[in-house]
Amino acid sequence: MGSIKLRNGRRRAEADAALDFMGVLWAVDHALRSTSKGMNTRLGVTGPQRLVLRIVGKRPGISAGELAEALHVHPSTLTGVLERLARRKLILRGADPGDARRTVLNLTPRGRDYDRVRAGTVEAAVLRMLGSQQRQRVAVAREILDALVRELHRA
Amino acid sequence: MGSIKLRNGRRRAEADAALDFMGVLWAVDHALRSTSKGMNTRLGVTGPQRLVLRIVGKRPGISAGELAEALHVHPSTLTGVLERLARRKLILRGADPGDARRTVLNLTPRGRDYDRVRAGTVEAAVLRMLGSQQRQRVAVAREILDALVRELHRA
DNA sequence: CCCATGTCAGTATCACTGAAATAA
DNA sequence: CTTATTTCAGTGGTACTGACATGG
Repeated sequence: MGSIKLRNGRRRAEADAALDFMGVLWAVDHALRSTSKGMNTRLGVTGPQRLVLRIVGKRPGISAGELAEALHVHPSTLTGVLERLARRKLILRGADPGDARRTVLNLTPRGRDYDRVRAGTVEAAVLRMLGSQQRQRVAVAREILDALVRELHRA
Repeated sequence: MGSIKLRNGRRRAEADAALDFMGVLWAVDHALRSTSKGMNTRLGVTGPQRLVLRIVGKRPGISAGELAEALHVHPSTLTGVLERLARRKLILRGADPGDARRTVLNLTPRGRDYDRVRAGTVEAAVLRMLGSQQRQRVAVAREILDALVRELHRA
């Protein structure tokens, strides 16, 4: 009896810890989304869009498929994102000379303006957070999040 | 000159660390969304919807506004979520006897079926992650994420 | 009359599935 | 002909702003 009670109590404590952690996760999710929306209003690009500009800035000529893989999204998802960026003349979509199926991506001069840290972006907030926290602690958080992603993918 | 070079090198290292951490954040975001989508297909509720069921299960009779606050979302966002849950007969929306402006929420018997851990949910993945990590490390991750949310809200 | 609560209308991004077009 | 790459069409969930109805 006592051991059953203990086990049940422990299980409930674990469940509470899980719900608690989920609350933090959704808080991060919402804060990211909210910041992204504000970025779109103030800067003209969302968080994911800006991350695309950052990656294309680091790897000019990257193909759409490679970019989709780097972002962990389906290629068809990227199509819409790229369309919005192209409409705002921030990226150029060209054909790969060696393989005409591929689309290669490059920043326009206007797009390069976004390829640096700017106030009000997710990146600016992350930089402030990094500046206020010990490196070792950030590394731990990173490992925990990596473990979570692995478990989410397993299911 | 030397110091300028050093400062620039350091700044770039910090920028790389920020982009690196952002990659993890978006990976978590995508994994959450992807799991949520899969839950909707297999279980009939999304991640946020199930979290609503969990919270209403813990606090029967909670008002829509209180719930919106707990979830960090705008009341108008919750309207749609609640509408989908009510359409599937998982929650009941009633009028508060003491204040007819308020909507009070309760689970239906079917809704209660979702108010426990189920395979394939975000919660199940979080539980597995928690089981494989030391408590202290999880606490550190939680603090780092809290700090990030604060910085995101500041901007 | 003024404030609070919640819903509604409209808009936008993201993300997928499945099919199609084009090229290797 | 088969495979790879990307786009297109359609669908659905989330989330906001701003307006509105209703009640305190």
